[in-house]
Parts: sequence; structure tokens; C-alpha cells
Amino acid sequence: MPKLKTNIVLGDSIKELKKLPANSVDLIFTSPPYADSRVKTYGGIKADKYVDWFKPYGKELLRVLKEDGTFVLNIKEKVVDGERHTYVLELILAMREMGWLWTEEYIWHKRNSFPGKWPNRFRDSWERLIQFNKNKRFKMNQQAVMVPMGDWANTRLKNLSKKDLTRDESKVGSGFGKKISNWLNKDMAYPTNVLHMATECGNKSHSAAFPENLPEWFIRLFTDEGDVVLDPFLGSGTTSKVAQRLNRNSIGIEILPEYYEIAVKSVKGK
Amino acid sequence: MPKLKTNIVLGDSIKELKKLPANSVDLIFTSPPYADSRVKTYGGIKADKYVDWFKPYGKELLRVLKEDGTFVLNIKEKVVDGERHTYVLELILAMREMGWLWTEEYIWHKRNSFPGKWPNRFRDSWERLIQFNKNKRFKMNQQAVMVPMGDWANTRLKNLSKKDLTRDESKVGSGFGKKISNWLNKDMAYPTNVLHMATECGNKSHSAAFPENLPEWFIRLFTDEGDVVLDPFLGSGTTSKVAQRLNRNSIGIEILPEYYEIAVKSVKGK
DNA sequence: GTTCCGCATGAATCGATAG
DNA sequence: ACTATCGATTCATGCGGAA
Repeated sequence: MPKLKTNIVLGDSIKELKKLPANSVDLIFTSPPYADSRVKTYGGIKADKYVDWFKPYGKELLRVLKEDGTFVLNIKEKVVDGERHTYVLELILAMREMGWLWTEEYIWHKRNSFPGKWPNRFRDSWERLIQFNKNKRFKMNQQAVMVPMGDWANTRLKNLSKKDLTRDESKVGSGFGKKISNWLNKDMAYPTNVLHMATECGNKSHSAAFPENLPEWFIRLFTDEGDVVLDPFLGSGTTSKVAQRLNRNSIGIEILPEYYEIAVKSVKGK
Repeated sequence: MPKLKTNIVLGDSIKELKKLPANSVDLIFTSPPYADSRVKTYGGIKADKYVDWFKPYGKELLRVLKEDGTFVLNIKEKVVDGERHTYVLELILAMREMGWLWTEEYIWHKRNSFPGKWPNRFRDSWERLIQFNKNKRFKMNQQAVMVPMGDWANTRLKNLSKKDLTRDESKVGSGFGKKISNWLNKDMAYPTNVLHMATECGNKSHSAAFPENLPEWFIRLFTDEGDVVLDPFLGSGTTSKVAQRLNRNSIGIEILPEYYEIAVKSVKGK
């Protein structure tokens, strides 16, 4: 296998994406700054301006993605003035006007959501994982994310330890591959479009917006080894780190120097 | 307590709703015919016409709902030509233009979703429960749907240290002020906006769109005993049946005679 | 070595208070 | 009136230290 590249770039994605060739990326997985959040670091995009802010990124991402590639966007709308704001709905409509297909919407059920109590709402315990594509046909390795029979939540995802990972990898990578269908139908089942994962806990050295399980699931599903994964809002580098671990090339772009530094360390520390 | 009314009506909701007084309903819970589904029975509303088809219903429902009432809409977009259709997103935007507030979106995670396999998507395992209101303030009985606490409480609350018994003063800058003694004797916690419920088994004579647990949860949450629950697309009568069991008055409207008959029997059978 | 327990903290939201 | 900041509320998680 040729040497893999894990490229971490400091800069704004609109500019940096222009340097990438068209049709060169297999999977885009990212979680852009949410409206009005991370105000101190990212400046806080206003909810009403969110779609306009995102559009140029959406356009460049459409250009760099391969024809059979996939774009997975992790996002959730805030409550503004007692209502869920509509910028995510409008974003989906705007993306379609741009030429993207809205193929699917996965739900990330966050088992440990932020606590709190309010007079007229409960804790928000889920986020959207919106799947966009350029064409109806795209690469999808469904068997790569199969799960042991039984409840998805109770078995694998409750505690996805390293032991679990190596065990699964050995199964997939071993000589059983020739007769996958044999054990496939007996021991494993296809997952659904609802993912149960805990957010990472704060007492780790650096907390990320999403747990490693999340990009891992989509990287396995939508790419092969040696493919190219892109995260245009890299943050602390989770996507790049996971891509590297799974033997995928990756490009991560981050505008803030402090996050960029964390991401670089996170990847090298591996 | 005055005698409860469980009113099942045969007819089209647009016409029948006009007979109801304004501001008379506490909760609307319904699952309208989805686009292109139930083609033989409902005539199959085309996805592209769905919003226009729904609007007049949305308008009448807005009129009959009390000022502190709630409208919960169970819906999920179909796949059309390889994409998720956007009629649900557009419906939310249209409802807001009509004067509804989009307060929240709950997820119904269907634990046993319909089996199946497709080349480019997994089983669809969730539906939307979209909450609309007329005002920011509405009736909500949060304690009525509390759930048992997780393991954490069992371990943590068993032995309260002396420190926990007195208020833990806010630590410098970042610490949460804790009042752990508040949690003493609490074995229940508030739920989140993700509901895990199995679909009903198919061994019933007529399959309902949703299990009884689903309307039950929202009826408990948004109404008191003696309140009025409305389902303008009653189907086989689940909403009315549950409302009756929970001592709520109810109005159920169904346009198809065969479903109407089933609903009437379902309620009388109680 | 295991298991158990204490602890900090998080893409949150609301209401009140202050400029 | 409109925005900015602050305090209060609440619970699952994983780490580290203790039993």
C-alpha cells in the first residue's frame, strides 16, 4: 500500500478548498460551527445569516467531491426565541438548489445530552447527520458497519472499546472474507439510520464536538482503504485522526490556530 | 367528574373541523396520510402537492386549538427518486407562515423497524414528531412522563457525603453550583426529546400507524384529565382509544368508512 | 488486579438584570 | 426596544484514586 497522507491545513476552507482538484475527495465528514455557538472562538454565525454563510462552502465542496462520493453534515438547530430555528431546513433546500441531492438523514442519539430543565422543553438529545450526494449512485460498503445481532444500542455501541474494534477488524480482514455471506446472515445484522453514541466526556485532555465512533462509522461505510476523507471544519482533529487510524488519506482544514495546533498534535500523537 | 365524550366522526376534517368552536381543543395528535402512501385508500397525495394539500387543515387546526394547546404531527418524508423528499421541511416552513410556532422536534426511534435492504440506504428506523404551538407558553406536565433514572443515580445517590449535603459553593469561574441533596429520594429523571418505542406487532387485524404508547406519552404530557384531544386523521382509532383510557375527551375524524368502522369498534370495545 | 466511588464537565436553555 | 452577560437548572460519562 502506498504511504498515506494526513494533511492538516491552517486556513479558511473557501480559500483552501480552491487549491484542491475537482472530483478528488471520496467522503466529506464535518461538523461546522453551529449558529451562535462557540462565539468566543469562531465569532458566532448569526442564525438568520447561517445559510448565506454556508453557501460558498457548499459550492466548493460540491466541486471537490468525486462523482460517487458522499458528504455527511453533522448539525443541529438552536432554540431561538422559544422556537427551533429553521436554518437547517433552509440549508437543506439551499443545498439542493446548488445541485446536491439530499439522500438521507441519519439521527445521532446522544445518550448523554446536556442536562437542564426548562418550563416548556426537555433536554435535546439528538443531532442530524445529513447525507448529501452528487449522484443517485454512490459508494457504500454496507457490510463494513454491520453489527452483532441483537440490540445495536445494548451491544456494540454502548462501549465501543478497542477490544471490540480489533475483534471486528479481524473478522472482516480474515479469510472469512470469502464466505462473508455465511456468517453475515447468522451473526451480523445491518444497522439502521439511528446511531446511539455518547458524546465524549470533558475530562479528557481535549474534548471534541463528536466522539471518534461517529466519523469512524461513516468512514467505514462510505470509503475504502486508501480513499480520501475531507473535513473542512476540522476543529480538534477527530476526523483526521480516525481517518489515519483506518488507513484513509485525509485533508483537514481549520481556521483557528489553537484548534489547528491541537489537531496536528492529535494526529502525530497517534 | 363529568361524563367523558369520545366522539368519532365520519367525514373530511376540513368540513368537520369548521363545526368545532375556536379555541376548544387542548391537544391535536395525528399522523396524516403520508405522501404517496395508502394510495388505494386515501388516493395518494402526491409528494409535490403535499404542502398545498395540508395547508387548509393546518389553518382550521390553528383555529380550533386553545391558546395554550399543542399540535403534535407524526410524519416522515418518503424517498422519491433516490432522495428524501423535502415536503416535510417545506411543511414546517409553511406552518410558520400560517402563524404556527415550531417549538420542538421529537424523534420516535422505532426499535423494531420494518426489515429490508437496499443498495444505498439502511432501514428507516425513525420518524419525526413535530411540535407546533400557538404561543410560547403552553400547558406541559413534565412530571407525568418522567422515567426511571439510570445506574448513575443508584450508585451516586446511595451514599451522600457530608459535602454533598450542604450546598457546594460555585468554584472559581467554571464550577457548577451543585445541590446534590435535592436529588435525594429521586429515582426518576426527566426524559429527553428522543422516544424509544417499538412499532406494534403485525398480528393485529388492522395495523395502526403508531403504537398506543406514542399518543399516550403526548396526551399525558400536554393534557390533564377532562381535556380535549383531537385527531383529524384518526385512521384505526388509536388516539381516541388512548384518550378514552386516560380519561380525556376526544374527537376523532376519519374520512374512510372502513377505518371509521374500525375506530368505532376499537373505542366501544374498551 | 478488579471493582467501586468521587468528581468535573458538556454544540443547552430560560429568565432576570444590566448597558 | 434591543442586545449582552450571568446565574440556575440537571444527568450521563470516563477518568483516577480508593477499597
